[in-house]
Amino acid sequence: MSDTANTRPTLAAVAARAGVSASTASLVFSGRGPVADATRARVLEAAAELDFAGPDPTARSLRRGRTGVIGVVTEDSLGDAFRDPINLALLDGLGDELADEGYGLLVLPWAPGSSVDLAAAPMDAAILLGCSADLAHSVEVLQQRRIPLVAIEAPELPGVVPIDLDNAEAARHGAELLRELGHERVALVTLPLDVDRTRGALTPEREAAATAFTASERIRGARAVFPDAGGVSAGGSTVGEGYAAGQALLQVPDAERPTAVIAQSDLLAAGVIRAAEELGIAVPDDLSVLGFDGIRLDGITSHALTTLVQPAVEKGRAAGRAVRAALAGDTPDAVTLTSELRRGATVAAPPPPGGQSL
Amino acid sequence: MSDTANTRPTLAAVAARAGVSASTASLVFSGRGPVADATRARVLEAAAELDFAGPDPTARSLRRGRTGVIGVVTEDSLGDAFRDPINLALLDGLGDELADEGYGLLVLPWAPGSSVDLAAAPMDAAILLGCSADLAHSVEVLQQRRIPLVAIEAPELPGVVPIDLDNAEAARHGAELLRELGHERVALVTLPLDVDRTRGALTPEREAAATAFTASERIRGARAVFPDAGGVSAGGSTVGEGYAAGQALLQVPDAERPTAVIAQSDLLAAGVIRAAEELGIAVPDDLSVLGFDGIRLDGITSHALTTLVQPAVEKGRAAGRAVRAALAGDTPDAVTLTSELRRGATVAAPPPPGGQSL
DNA sequence: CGACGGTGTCGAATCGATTCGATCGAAACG
DNA sequence: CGTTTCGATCGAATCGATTCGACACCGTCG
Repeated sequence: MSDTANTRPTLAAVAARAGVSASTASLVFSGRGPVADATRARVLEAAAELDFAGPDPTARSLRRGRTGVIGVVTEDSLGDAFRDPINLALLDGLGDELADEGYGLLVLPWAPGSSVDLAAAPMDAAILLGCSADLAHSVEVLQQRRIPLVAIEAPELPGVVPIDLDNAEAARHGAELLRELGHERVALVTLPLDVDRTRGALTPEREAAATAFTASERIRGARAVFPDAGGVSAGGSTVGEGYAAGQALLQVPDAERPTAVIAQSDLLAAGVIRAAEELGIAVPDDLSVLGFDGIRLDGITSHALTTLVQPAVEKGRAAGRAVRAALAGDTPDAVTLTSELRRGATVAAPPPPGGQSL
Repeated sequence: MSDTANTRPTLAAVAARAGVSASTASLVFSGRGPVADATRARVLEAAAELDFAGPDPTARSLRRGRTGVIGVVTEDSLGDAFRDPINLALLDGLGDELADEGYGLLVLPWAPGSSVDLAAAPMDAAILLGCSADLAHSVEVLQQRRIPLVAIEAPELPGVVPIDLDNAEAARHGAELLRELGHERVALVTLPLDVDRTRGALTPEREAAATAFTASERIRGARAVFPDAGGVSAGGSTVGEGYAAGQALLQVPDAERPTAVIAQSDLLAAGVIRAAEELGIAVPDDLSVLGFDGIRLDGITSHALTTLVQPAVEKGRAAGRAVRAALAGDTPDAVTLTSELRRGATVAAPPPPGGQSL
């Protein structure tokens, strides 16, 4: 065995061993051209003898101009990005449309100053996920690459296909339900306002400085109905954060306490409910809680949450389809998906003024 | 502008415009060789004028022999793989070691018959995650590629660097605690036994056919103490599955009901606890529940779970380090991490025989 | 029997960079 | 002033495939 040590065999080596030209060997592996059965067999046999795994992906990509990789750019850490059930559902949808077509998903946690180089990552297209206003930064370098860009719930940007949700409209719809029931003191529990994810009371300054698109839109929708609603921003979309927010909002004199909370995610809503229960505040009799997302809450809360159900899986599918269309040379349409109010059992009329529950 | 339509400019074009050779332009972008400041400026200016994003990743990869991409192969669907908090923690650890070094993570949901082609995905190394015995399949094709392979909690395979957890030992340790407290009727709630994830009672046949390594190891550890322990296998590591398993195990005549449940994950344990509470079975007085993982359960259960805490983030870091070492030409050592028993408040002595709780 | 169509194979060009060794001019040195 | 040295630049080879057009061969049809 004077064979080259443990280095990967090349297609050329296989071809040589099979006694054919490299072009023919290539035909065998790509299945594009007509190859005589005998020849094919000989090539495959040579490949097996050399333990050849198939053409080098990098070389193939260079020549073909396609890598088979779709980038998923997120501004969160790897773990955080997937800690949100909505993103997981989205991933499921993406998988339906992309992984099943043989595409791989390259996850790129990008933050200003991160060492991830969006210019150097091999990919055929990119999906911008959970992105904030800093998006513009990353979009610039990605656009230079002339690859299709799809953004999930992001501010409009030229050349980027938006996959949107009717965040403001849905939030307004939910808020209207509360107003119709008679609520007046309503508090918001929002998603993080920016990449810092600092938890804290909503102030005009903080809201103005917010870079998170989804949170801002949902605030906007709620304020269309309750212009003066205050609240707190959470540090993430988790039950724990909702619980903390709930405590902050509910541990106040009864007269000041909101009669309804509009949470910007179901997990936050579940946390608020838990906080309420611990404080002896009955849901929905003393406090109405409205969620957003429509995820399954098995085992997290036994309440049937009233919430705005968003088509999260479909969002992923739409993004996947948009990517595929763009890659096929078409110009994908912008998509706006709509959320639907689901009446659960956590929203009711406010308690009579001055009245005590029980 | 007779410039080429909208096609990506090449390094050669930039070089030509700057009046230098391609090699020099390359030096500018890679920063490897000495370049006069004036020249560098000229090249960068030319690049800006052409809206050049930097050297083509594919071509660079081909020449350099590195893609900057690490594959993460899982046998679950995209969403499912990340629905497990343990995997998320692992991802955090991986991110620490890899994303921070500029590597991207290419997620490849691979199942027999899937359209994802492990032979064609561009990557420098692969991490096998949550893999079963079907692993051998994927390992074969990956090994032909001569790339470093790291497997998380998988059966030993030649040429694959194992990052392991003391699953059996830890489970045994937990079981011993229960025995010391006097438990005799103990039931298991296991992770899925195979890729089918069918929920159902444990039978010798099903256990023998199990392909999931982690589940099998933890069963083995528990059986070392309670050789006859029965139980059910869950369809996933979720509260909902635990709840279902709990109902199956606890809705039986008191005399047959187990006094302790060994759950193979904290989420399963939380589900079991919820089922117990609904049935009026007090934890830990009537039923002890032992978990595994040591994840945060804020908002999922208010019990302080007694559990085996595994260093999940460290697992990811170890995997990341192993990959980096292998890529640097070293031979990474196998790693076995150890779990630690955390005494919470969900395990106690069994109720006196025949006794009724309050 | 010659033109034709189809199949199977091959050679050469190409994808877009990186890198090694050579070259050249200028500064430093004896 | 000749030589050495170093910094800057360039040419050419290379990475490993894919693809296009050319070509040879064979059977068929007119």
